[in-house]
Amino acid sequence: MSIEKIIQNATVEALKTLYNADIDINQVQVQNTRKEFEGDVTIVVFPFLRASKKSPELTANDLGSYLSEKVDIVDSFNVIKGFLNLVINNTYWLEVLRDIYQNQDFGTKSVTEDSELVMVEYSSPNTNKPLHLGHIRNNLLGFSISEIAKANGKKVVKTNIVNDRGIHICKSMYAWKMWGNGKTPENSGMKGDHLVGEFYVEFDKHYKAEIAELVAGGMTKEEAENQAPSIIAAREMLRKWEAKDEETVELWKTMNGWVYEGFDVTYKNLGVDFDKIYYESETYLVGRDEVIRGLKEGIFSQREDQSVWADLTADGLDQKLLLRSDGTSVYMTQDIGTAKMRFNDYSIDKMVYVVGNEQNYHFQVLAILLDKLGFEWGKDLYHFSYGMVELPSGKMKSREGTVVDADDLMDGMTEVARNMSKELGKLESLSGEEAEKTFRMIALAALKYFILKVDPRKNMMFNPEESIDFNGNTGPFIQYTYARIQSVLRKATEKGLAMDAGLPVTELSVKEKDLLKRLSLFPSVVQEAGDNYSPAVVANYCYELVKEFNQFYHDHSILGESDPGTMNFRLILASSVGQVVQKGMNLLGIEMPERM
RNA sequence: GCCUCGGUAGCUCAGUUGGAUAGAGCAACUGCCUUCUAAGCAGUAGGUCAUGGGUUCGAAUCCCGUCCGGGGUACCA
Repeated sequence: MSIEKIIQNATVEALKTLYNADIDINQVQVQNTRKEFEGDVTIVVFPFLRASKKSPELTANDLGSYLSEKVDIVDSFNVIKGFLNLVINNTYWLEVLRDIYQNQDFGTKSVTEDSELVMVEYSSPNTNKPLHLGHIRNNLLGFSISEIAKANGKKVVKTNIVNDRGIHICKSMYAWKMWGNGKTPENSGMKGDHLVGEFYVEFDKHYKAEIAELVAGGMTKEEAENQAPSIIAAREMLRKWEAKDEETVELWKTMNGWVYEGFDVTYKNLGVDFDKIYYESETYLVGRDEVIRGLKEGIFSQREDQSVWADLTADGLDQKLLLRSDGTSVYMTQDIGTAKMRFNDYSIDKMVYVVGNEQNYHFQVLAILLDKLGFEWGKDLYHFSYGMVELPSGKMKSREGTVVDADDLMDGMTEVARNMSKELGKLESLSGEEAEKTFRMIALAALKYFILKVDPRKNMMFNPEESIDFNGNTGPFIQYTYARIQSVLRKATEKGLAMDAGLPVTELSVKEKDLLKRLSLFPSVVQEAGDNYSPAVVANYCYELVKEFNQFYHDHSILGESDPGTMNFRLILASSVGQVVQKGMNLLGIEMPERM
């Protein structure tokens, strides 16, 4: 039982005995005592004044006396204004440490047969351009909330829905056909996704020029946008693709193949993976069938031009298009089909979509549509809506080349990590290969931590010049602390020191106790992160934990300690911090180096 | 217009179901390596929590108004 629960229960009992009052357990606010006061946990007594009919001070004294007498982990208490500070005895804290040290699963729940199955959709790229910083946030969040869900005892299926069809792909295809001169990843040495993305930009360049020319010739902008030769050709390609024209399908397969090879490299470097991948080229027809079924059943309606619509005015929303007048499907149609296939494939208890907040409306509508179509899970879908990544120059736009490319960013940060390591004279004992692996690990930690430490719901600013930091509240700082701990533990092993989990009760210094208290919070952090879908909670906890450790490390010698019992305690404390930090950072997809 | 999310130190961000004197990092300045890794530790300085009201023992947090900003409101995704 957590300390909070112990104190809450005892307080409810105390109020009953002292004042014959029935107080709900949730009324008992137990918080960590602020550093400037003596004590470990604090009870706010204001909510009990009605029951006690006494001043805050007297009420707190009554309660404090009762608790220190009846609850064996409570040693003493003090009262400041309406706050009752309780001092918890060392026996309890050492018991906690013993548990952390010995229990490999400390803080996490294991998955069982009847665990809830959560499917997490994330990444969801288009196959016409490489991944950029915005996708990185998506991928990191998706991966991390999946890991956090697992730590909370859920079965997790990570899934990716690849948008591999549509007009945007045809634009790249058409541009390659026209101006590609047979360029391939092999003959150009270019990464496949970057190559295809180049032609997407190329298309836009020609398209814009054509529009300008047509407008100069007297056309309105709208007319020009619809009649430019490039766009007409791209549309024709899409039509051919849907008609399964052999040559078009062949080109589509080839170019998508290049993109997938490129994506695989990026995903691997980023350290994310998927259990099941869906392709929109396979799901959109399922969606179309569902919409047609809905039309037959009178859930949707058809207009004179043959387009199909859902009327959501009763739900306070608008009319929503589901099939175009030419019978082709839209984004919403595909998502209906994808959802249906997923629920056929798995017995999903919870469906989570990791998609940017620009699509809040889309998912609100999707939930209602799935519900109307009779899928009982529809309205329970969870849209994990995260904020945009902004640059100092504003929004990122692929077509205009104002994006921070994912591969470039990772490479660039690795370069910075390498230079900094060399400057500091670190890792000189490692082989080139091992050192290179560590540079990459550090760079990725910097990037991932920077992104995951902020509240996912909020927009965030990324300044390529300034955001690459390795000191202070950063991933590398946490890694550094971990490496320090491992270094101490290695030296302890070399000296033949065995760690004894017996832990006889000793005096604890302020720093030792603060660190131990922080460690004990890990399980509630994991749970809170799971409940709120927030990797940021874990990130901030890890930072506070290692910050606390560094203070302890600075003030106390571990291996230089003369008292064997104290040294043993400190070794176990350090080792436990290492374990918890590693576990926490792994929930963020961040690896810990043994040396750095 | 309507819907929606946000505004905390010069910058980037924390701040639990309302609790004590609002916290970190970066940037600036100052100390600490003969000692387990100085990618560290300690200190100085930096705030009208956008703004005006309200609710109460208590508001950055809850409610209403105003200002500013993001996103959405497509036969784009």
